[in-house]
Amino acid sequence: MNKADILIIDDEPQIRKLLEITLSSNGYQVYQACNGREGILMAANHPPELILLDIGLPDQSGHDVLKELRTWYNKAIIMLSVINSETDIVYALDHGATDYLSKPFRSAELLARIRSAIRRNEQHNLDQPLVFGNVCIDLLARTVKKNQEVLKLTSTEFKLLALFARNEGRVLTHQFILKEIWGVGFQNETQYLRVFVGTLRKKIEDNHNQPQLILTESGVGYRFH
Amino acid sequence: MNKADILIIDDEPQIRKLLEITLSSNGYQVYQACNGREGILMAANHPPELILLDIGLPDQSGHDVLKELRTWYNKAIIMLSVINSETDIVYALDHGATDYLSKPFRSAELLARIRSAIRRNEQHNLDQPLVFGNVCIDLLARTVKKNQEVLKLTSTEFKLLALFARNEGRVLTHQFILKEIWGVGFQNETQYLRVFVGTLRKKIEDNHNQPQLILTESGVGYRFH
DNA sequence: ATATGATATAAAGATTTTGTAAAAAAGCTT
DNA sequence: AAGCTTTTTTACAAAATCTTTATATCATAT
Repeated sequence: MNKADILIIDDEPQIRKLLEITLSSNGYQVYQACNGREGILMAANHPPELILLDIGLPDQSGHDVLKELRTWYNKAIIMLSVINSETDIVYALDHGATDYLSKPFRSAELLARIRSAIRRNEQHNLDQPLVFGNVCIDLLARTVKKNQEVLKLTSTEFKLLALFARNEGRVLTHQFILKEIWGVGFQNETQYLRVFVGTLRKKIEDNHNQPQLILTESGVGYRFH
Repeated sequence: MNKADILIIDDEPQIRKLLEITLSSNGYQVYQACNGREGILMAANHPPELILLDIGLPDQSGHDVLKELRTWYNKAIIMLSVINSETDIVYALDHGATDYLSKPFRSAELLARIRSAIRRNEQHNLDQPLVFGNVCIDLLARTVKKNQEVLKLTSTEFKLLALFARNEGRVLTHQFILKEIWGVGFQNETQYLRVFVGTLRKKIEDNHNQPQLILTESGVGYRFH
C-alpha cells in the first residue's frame, strides 16, 4: 500500500537495472533517468519521495544536479558514487545530500538507508521527546534521560546530542557539526569534536567502546542511530 | 458524556472540515471561526475547553490572537502552523501556547495532544498547592511552607519560585527567567538571578551547598526538580 | 607486518560561569 | 525624615566547563 516513488539518476544501465529490481521487488515505484538534465525534468514533473543520484554523470556533475534540485526539492536525496572518495562524499553531504552510498553496495544496506531517509521526510514535531533505545531526549525541557534517570550534560554536550537526535540516521560531516555547535571559523577544530563525542558516549552509551548510538564514519563525520 | 468544547480558529476550509470530522467523531463539540476577530468573539461568548489556533490567519497573526486571548483566557491553546519553524514554536510557547502542531499532522497525534492539554487544564485549574519534597507552594494564597512552617519570601523571591514550580523538570534559560520576572530589557542582568537564586536556596533547600530543588545548568539556566 | 592517517582517551592548563558576602541604592511605612 | 525592608551593584572566591597537549588505539593499505 505504501508505494513510495523513487527516482534513479544514473548513466550506467546495469546499475539502473539492479536498482530497479531491488526497489520494485520491495514495493517502491521506480522512475529512471540516465543523465542530469533528464533527471531534473522528471523530478520537476513528478516529485518523488526520494532520489538516488549518481555523482558521475555524463552531462554534468552529480554535485551540480544536487545543487539545482535543492533550490526547490526538499525531500531525501541519496548520493551514489563508484569511488569511495571522501572529498566527494563530504562535499555532497555539506550541500544537502541526505545520505550517500558507495558502489558496489549491498541491497540490504541500500534498503535500510532508503527506509531511514523516507521516514525522516515525514517531519517530526520537535517538541515531543525523542526516544532512542533507552535514551530519551526532550528538546524543549532540555533534559536527557537514560533508563528514566536524568543525565547531567553540559550545555555543549546537550547541543551536540540534540543536533544528532534531530538528524537521526544521517551522516553529519565534521565541518557541519563544528559550524552548527561552535560557529563559523571552528570548522577545522576536529579535535574538539572528538573530545565531546567521547564524553557524550561515556554518558549515553551502554558500552562506550562499542558505541550503538553515535557511530563514527571515518574520514567523513558521525551518524546517530 | 464528557463532551468538551473545542474552538477552531483557521481560515482554510479544508483544514476546518478535517478537524471537525476528526474531533466530533471523538466526542468533542466543535466550534469554528475563520479569522482572528471572529475567533476572539466566539471564545469570549462561549469559552471552550481548548482552542486550536492557526498561526497564519488572514486578518492578524495567530501570535497576536494568542497574546490577546491570554489576557483573560487561561485554558489550553494549541497552535497550528504549516511551517515547522523552530522560532515560531519557541515564540508561541514562550507567549502562553499550551502546545504546538505542524500541519500536516496525523489525527492520532492531534488527539493525543488534545487529551494531554485538556488533562493539564484540569490540573492547572485546581490551583492546588504544589508539593516538592518538604516544600509546599500555594500559588493562590501566595505562601510557601517548609516542613509545615510558613517561610517569609519577598515578592521577587516568590515570583521566581512560582515560575520554577510551574515549570518543574524543564530547564529555564537565564534570559527567559529574567524576562518573566523583571521584564524585557533585563535579559542580560544575570547577576540579579544569581543573587536571588542564592537567597531562595538558603530559604528552601535543606543544604544550600548541595541544592536538591533549584539545580543549575551551567551556561544555560536553572531547573527546578 | 609495518607505516600511515584517522580517531579516541586522559589529563593539564586556561577560561568562563557561578556562588556568596557585603555595601550602596532605592522603596516603604510610620 | 528615620528606620526598616528590598533590590541593585560590586568584588572576589569557587566551581564547572572548555581548550590544548600528549599519547594511545584503531583501521587500512602497501
